[in-house]
Amino acid sequence: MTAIASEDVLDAEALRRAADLLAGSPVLGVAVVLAAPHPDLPREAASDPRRVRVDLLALASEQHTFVIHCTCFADLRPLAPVLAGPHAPYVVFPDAHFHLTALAGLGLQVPRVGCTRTAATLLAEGVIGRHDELEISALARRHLGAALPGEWLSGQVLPAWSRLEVVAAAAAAAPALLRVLTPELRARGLSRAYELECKLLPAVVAMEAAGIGVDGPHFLAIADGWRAELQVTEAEGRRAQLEKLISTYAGWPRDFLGDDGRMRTHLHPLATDSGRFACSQPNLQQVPSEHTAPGLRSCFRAEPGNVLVVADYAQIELRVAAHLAPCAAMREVFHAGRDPHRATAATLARKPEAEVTSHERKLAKAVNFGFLFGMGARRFQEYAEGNYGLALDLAAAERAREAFFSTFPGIAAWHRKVSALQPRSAREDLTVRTALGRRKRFLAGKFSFNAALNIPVQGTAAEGFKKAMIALHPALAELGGRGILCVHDEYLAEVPEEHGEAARALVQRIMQEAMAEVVTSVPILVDSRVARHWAE
DNA sequence: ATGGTAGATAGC
DNA sequence: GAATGCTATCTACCAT
Repeated sequence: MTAIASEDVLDAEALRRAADLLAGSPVLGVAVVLAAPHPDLPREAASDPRRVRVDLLALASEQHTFVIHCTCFADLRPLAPVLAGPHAPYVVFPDAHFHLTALAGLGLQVPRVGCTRTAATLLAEGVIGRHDELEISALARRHLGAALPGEWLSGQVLPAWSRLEVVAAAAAAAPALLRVLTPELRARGLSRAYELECKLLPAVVAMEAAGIGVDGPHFLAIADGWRAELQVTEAEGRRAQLEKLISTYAGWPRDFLGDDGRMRTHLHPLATDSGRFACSQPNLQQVPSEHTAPGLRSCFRAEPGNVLVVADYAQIELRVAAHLAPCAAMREVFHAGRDPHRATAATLARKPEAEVTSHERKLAKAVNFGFLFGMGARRFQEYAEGNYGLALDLAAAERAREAFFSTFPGIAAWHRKVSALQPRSAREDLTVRTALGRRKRFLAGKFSFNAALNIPVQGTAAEGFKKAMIALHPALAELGGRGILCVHDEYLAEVPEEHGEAARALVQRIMQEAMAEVVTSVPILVDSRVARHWAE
């Protein structure tokens, strides 16, 4: 493993040295980090050299082929003359992600060397979780030269590729890469999860490209309302909340609203340990709720002539947990169409489910969500207070915990089983898996009981959801519609007004069926509605 | 000034 | 024996 000096300015000479290092050597990757403005670089880069990090990644050293990552340019054309040296071909990926510590994790003692996600290794990593992404990235890297379509290696710097085009190209390359990698993925039990991610990419590309319609003036008016309220508010708690809203959200229309009145985000299907999506710039998965910022979600709306379909899974984590644990009692609740919160409340209050009051049910809801993933009584007190406005003493919290576990003994057994892994975890690595085999590895001494409970459940739910997204992509297109956002267990589509009801039924059915393929022992329910705005 | 991290808080 | 988890983004703070 070799690295070029990290503070080099990217110029023809630096590229030449990189090529020499790569040629016929066991070098896997070379990073060039620009630390000083370069006269040939665009002004936006020169003004912020920190952001100009260009990575070179050897794909197949014998072919002198490498991939260049660049994080900061919306338009890559100004870079073309810099990159068009004698050592082409290059492929340019704007807006790649960096793992500056990744090679260090391999024992490479070179500061500031980056190991990047190429558009294709993007497909591979994450399937197994970030802790061991390098193993699978190296696999993809080894096969990448053979798997990429020929035009990628044409010797041309691809001009001004948008991030979307890059991901789209990765999606196009996915089948070939999948074929090559399948035997090794299968040996690791990862082929189903990997195949899912490959199939998902086109739907993600379309969703990012679509964006979501936003009423900019209304959004800004609401933000002005926050500022006005901050002026006259004394209460420290409310002030802090308003400051958070202003600093995080007020600039969204300016920063992210396109000329066409649509806001586009970056979705990252492979960026989390669990398999859920990450989302950034802006993070549309954390738009404040109606409770926190009334009216804000109403700014997210359908175009004239269209409607939104908004659908979300009902109690998905409880259902997945009932399936995975397994917990017969909880499965029975769902099979009978009963309410799991009412069931817990009945145990807690020692009365029939039919006589449970709304306050008792509210407490039980906190109990079910809180204790499912290993929360303790102490923490539950804060949780119930903070999220549900329920004040209870430690003894009451303990009673609630016992009521939960006696209502769902299968969940208690599941916790005991995972807890039993603890002694081994001090000296050996442990792995937990989702339904499709995606894995999360805990290195020796780094085991987390709670994460070992949570990640397979979260991840399995994410897999069912991703299956639904794959199926919905072509199905909605037949109605002239499209998916526009996904928020963990919630899906937003935009369809022509005349197909609103048909699309609602379609989305609900496909989401239910897709999740049922993964979660086979518990009925799956999706709530859905047709609306002009995101908010209810 | 730049860079890294901790804690709080937005979402699920 | 006890233990929610997964994120992104902002502010504050400390080290260089």
